[in-house]
Amino acid sequence: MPGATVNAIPTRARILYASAELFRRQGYAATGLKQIAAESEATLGSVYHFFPGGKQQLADEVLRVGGRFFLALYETIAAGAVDLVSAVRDFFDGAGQTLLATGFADACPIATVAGEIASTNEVLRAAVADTFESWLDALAEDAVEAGIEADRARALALSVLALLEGAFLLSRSLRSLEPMRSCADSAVALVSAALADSREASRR
Amino acid sequence: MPGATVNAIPTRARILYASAELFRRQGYAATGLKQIAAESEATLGSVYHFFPGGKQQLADEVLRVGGRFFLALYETIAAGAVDLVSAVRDFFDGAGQTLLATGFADACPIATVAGEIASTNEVLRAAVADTFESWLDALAEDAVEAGIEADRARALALSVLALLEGAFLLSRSLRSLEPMRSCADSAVALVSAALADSREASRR
DNA sequence: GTCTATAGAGAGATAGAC
DNA sequence: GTCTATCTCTCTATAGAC
Repeated sequence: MPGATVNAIPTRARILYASAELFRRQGYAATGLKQIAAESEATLGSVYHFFPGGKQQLADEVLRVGGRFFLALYETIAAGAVDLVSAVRDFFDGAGQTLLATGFADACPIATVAGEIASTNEVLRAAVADTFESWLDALAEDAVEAGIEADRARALALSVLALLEGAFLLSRSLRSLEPMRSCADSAVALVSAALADSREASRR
Repeated sequence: MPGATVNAIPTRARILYASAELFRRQGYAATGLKQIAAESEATLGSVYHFFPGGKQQLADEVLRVGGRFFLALYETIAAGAVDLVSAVRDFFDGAGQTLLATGFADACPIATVAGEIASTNEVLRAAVADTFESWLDALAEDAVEAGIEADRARALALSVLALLEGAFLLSRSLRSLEPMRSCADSAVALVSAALADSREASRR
């Protein structure tokens, strides 16, 4: 392929990446398609070429792709951890490091948009709900594998994810890692308590 | 005062109230001043008459006033509860009831805006941070009065508030009270554990 | 696939009559 | 204090040349 620029990032991917960054930082309504085009070094025409459904289609895809990426990040960290407690601890630690490295800008890939559109855009709310459920399934599955009963595992997953989302919002708002650190401790405590209960139950 | 309409709600208050409702449901960027004027049955001129600083000044005031109202709600509930565990339980229950009664629209009065502007509007971020801190102070103060040591009380307050904020986001997104219920249980568990630890420490 | 130009609607903000 | 008219800007979306 003479003259071809090898490994150049395709336009569609650049648009998705830039959109993901802008949506998570500024939200859906505050981010314009022109800003996305500029940030991704594409033209408005290209944005509509790849996403004929306009802003909503673009956001739908950003939420789902970003959600899968975040899930993969959790699974990678969990695979490298010795147990569920370490996995949760490591994930919260990584979230805190990312917050610090980005000036408290990059937190959850979907939370900012989720809050905005939950009551006003059913298409995007469904994308958010599907994504949250996929995370909850992964967390609960790991909890079940660690010996926690299924209902308890689901409740635990909900609380751990809520702690993470709440910590993201508080740490971004207060510009401090203190909320993330306290919530990491609490998430670890909840997981530990659930594990202790399951061990006690199996002893009977 | 012949002919005076007694107890008519003043225009300024109507604007604040309508803004609070729209901002918390749709966010800052998605809510227009014309929509606020229409919803509050005022004119655009009146909005700028009372809030010459425009949209940002209006939002700043909405965040602070809404935050004080939410704090007062907590304090009322806490005053009527027999202990800290009941206070937390009752507050989460009330939050769930409001979510259900409003079709999962009315959650935290500041969270939606907080997520949007944390990285882009320093004035509003400061209003959000001040408000969160006032809630954390109230919660931690009650924890200290219940016998929990100050540092632990602060960490507990951060986790309980994060659980509440995370539960709001998840319940709105999934359109289910399940996250709110699980997070209520976890918040109660965290408070109970802190109280048990403080009793054990004072016994030594 | 990429790019420019532009339509049409709506935004925030202002001026000035009443 | 209230209201209308309007300025200017930006938004989403589309059309069509290349």
